[in-house]
Amino acid sequence: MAQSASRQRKTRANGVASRIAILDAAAHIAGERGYEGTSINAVSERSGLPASSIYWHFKNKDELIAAVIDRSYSDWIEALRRLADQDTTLSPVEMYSSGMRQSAEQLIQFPDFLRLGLMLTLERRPSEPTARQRFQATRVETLARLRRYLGRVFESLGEAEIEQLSVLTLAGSDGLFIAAESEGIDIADGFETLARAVMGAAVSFGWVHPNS
Amino acid sequence: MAQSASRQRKTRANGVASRIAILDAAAHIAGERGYEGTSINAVSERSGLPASSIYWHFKNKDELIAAVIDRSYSDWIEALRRLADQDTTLSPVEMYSSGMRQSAEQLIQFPDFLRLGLMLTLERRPSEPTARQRFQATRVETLARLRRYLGRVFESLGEAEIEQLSVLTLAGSDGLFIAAESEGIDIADGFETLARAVMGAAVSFGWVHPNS
DNA sequence: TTCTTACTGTAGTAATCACTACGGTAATGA
DNA sequence: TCATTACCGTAGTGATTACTACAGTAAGAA
Repeated sequence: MAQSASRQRKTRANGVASRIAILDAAAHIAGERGYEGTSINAVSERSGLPASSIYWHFKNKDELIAAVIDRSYSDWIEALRRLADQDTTLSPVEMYSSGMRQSAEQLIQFPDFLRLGLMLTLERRPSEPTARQRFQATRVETLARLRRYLGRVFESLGEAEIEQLSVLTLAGSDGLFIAAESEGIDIADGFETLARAVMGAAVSFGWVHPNS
Repeated sequence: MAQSASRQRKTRANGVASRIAILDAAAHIAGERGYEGTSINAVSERSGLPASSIYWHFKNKDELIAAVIDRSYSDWIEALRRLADQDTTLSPVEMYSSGMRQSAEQLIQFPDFLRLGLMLTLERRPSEPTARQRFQATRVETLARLRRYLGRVFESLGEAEIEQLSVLTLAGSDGLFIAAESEGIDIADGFETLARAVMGAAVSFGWVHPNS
């Protein structure tokens, strides 16, 4: 039919640009309206390309949204990595605070990814979209990342406590994002309190803060 | 046209039952598929009533979903109130812990309300649905409720700190709900850690735990 | 030049969407 | 008994949905 992206042949410049334009349009619309709310027609109009082009680049709507998730996540990870490379001289606790602050800023700048992801997570449709599975995969990875991170910060704690703190950090981050979207709270303040709360929980788990 | 629910006349028994059946069906479907995903046809099939009946009871889809939010919220509040009436002999801190546990149980038993509400919150459509505004109103009320509650538990803290803790509690609750839906974490454990974390943050704000 | 591949444009498909026009029916108040 | 009201059933409306068939065009390979 119309598959096989690029075999040996050199890619056409126009084609690559079109693919990006389609993904940009789809990411923006899906980030605002969710899976069902993203119509091919709307993506077509926003990208300036006909529906047939969208279906040439992507098998169907399901794979289009999945591709949006994939690209957004890799962009996200790369941005975080760039930020992390900057400060290597910090102590674990300082790293934790600055890491939280950076995540908050990241969320403010690119809200579409998490918004779409959370919408996909909440929806329960009979045939689960590929995009939802992809986002779930990014969550598992993020949680693993957090466990490693918190394991280094709260060295004396056991695995179960680290797990609890990781889950709470991710949950708090999601919740604060939603609060910022709806109640318009200051997300930077929220993340600061979250960091303080997680540290407080760690202390009550038996962790001793290095500065005391 | 077809408005004016009940003027002076006695309500017809069948009509009341139908209205409930429609709301039940709509609540279930909207709780799983969101605003766009809830089709009148699906509500019609699930409730066993034709579309014309739905449009007799509700002006349009927008008001139907709004009515779903209204009813779910009042059910929610009533259930919470019934629980709160049971234990009046507890200390504020005990009340807080037990309140958190009860909220967690409430979320497990009736997940449709919060799931729909969060989906509505995240969505950004050109013409904001009435249901979204209604849910936002419940959020404002919940936050006020939390402020009063935490103000009593952490008596020595100032308004700004209480505000931060309230926002964090709500955000943590939302986030844990999402985590339970997607990663399948134990929500009771999560709420216990959340309570511990909020108390930890309160301590770091200068609050002194009564049991120490 | 000619053939192949990569992509775009036009014009459709059947299905589903929210919503309505309207007649039928049964219970109620007078 | 009779008109009124409350609600249900049938059968549609035009718009929008995801998706496709297919011809056209332009670039690179031979």
